[in-house]
Amino acid sequence: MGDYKKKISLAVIKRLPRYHRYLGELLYNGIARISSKELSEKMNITPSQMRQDLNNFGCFGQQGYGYNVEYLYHEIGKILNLDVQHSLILIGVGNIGQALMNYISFEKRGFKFIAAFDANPKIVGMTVRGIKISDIDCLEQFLKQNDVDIAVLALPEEKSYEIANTIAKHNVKGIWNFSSADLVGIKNVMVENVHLTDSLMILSYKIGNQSTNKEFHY
Amino acid sequence: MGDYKKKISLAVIKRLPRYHRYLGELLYNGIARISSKELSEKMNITPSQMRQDLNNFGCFGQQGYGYNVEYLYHEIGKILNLDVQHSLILIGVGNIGQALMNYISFEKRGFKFIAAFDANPKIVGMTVRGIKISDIDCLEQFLKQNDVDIAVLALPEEKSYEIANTIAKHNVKGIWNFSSADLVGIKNVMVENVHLTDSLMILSYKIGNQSTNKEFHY
DNA sequence: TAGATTGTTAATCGATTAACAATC
DNA sequence: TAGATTGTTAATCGATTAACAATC
Repeated sequence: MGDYKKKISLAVIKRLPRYHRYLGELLYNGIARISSKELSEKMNITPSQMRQDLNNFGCFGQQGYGYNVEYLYHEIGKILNLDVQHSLILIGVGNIGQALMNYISFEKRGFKFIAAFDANPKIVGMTVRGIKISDIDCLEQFLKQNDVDIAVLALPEEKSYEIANTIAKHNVKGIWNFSSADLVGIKNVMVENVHLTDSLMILSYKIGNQSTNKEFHY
Repeated sequence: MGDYKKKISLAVIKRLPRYHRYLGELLYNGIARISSKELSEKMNITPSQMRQDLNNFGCFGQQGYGYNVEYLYHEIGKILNLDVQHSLILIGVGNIGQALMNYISFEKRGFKFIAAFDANPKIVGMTVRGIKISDIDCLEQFLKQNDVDIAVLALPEEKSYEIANTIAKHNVKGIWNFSSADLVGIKNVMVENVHLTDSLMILSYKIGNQSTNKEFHY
């Protein structure tokens, strides 16, 4: 009662980072205000969609003026929880895993790796960006003693469900999953899948049907 | 006339790799047949959706029986053009780029890197998985002399549009884009964006709204 | 044959777009 | 003030789900 929150559709949520990116660009270029008409043209969407999307979360504009770029940028940032720090652990320190650890722009945005785990004895003990890789057997112990917001899974499909279930037993809030497992049915943890092979297959479809499929790629 | 092809929605296309993955798993486990009811339960979708999706492309099932796993797997593979080889080049040999080159399962599926380019003189000349990194200045020459199906862009946003436009002038069919630029308006080339930062932000949103957002993550 | 399950049409639901009164 | 542009309601469009005749 009173506490009712309108359900926001996933379609809307998926567009938020994109608004944030375009606004960041405008901000960087010193542009102070923008109308839904202008921004939506740049983004190749309709002004209606942009205004509808934003009005799910509040009234950020002003009639006759448009939107203040800096204000809207920060408001969307807050909606996306970018105003808080997130602690990350990596599980599976292969090529992709190491690349993610080394990707500095995550840290700039407040996503900070605090530990990494692997099963391979050749990898355990290595140091990547100042973090010493631990044995996967130490994972549960670590989860008990530390606050972990997000576990990044970059390991073979076979191991993913087992590890995901271990993680779900502790207080981890989200799994950023790069394995090809879908992690359907993992409870108490939010899952975001990055299926690179799926993405490549979608491109493969598109290039094979190029003449009949000229639509925008979102 | 007669040549009319029904427009397939992007929503459907995006689900195809997932069907393919689940069927591959069944095939691997020696399961010969499956009904839309069974498979859709595993995948957490409705049987109607699965049948509707497939019937965009043909009639692959049999009343009273269901679908032959191996047959359907291969048919979806063909729809996704997985029955042909694709030549790839990498542009931007940083952490992510190298990880992609080293990711063997792409090659297993017929996606083969044939060259890689970078602007950094420290990286040019290095060898990754048997491929010697070339200077970015040699890119256009290379495109003229070789058939490239897909260019994988893993470079800073600032350079992306310029490189994408260069690519678009030649006969490259698709761009698999890991830069944070959207590549809106690049002509004659299909674009598939992998925005890792966007994906992480979506997870950040989800974990901040966990109690009100328990839906499935597709 | 009887039971199962498809392919497909029709109904529903949700998301996008259009329109416009409110107002800066 | 007049012009611009929002927030929001209504209309449209498309995607998902339900239902069922066809048929293996």
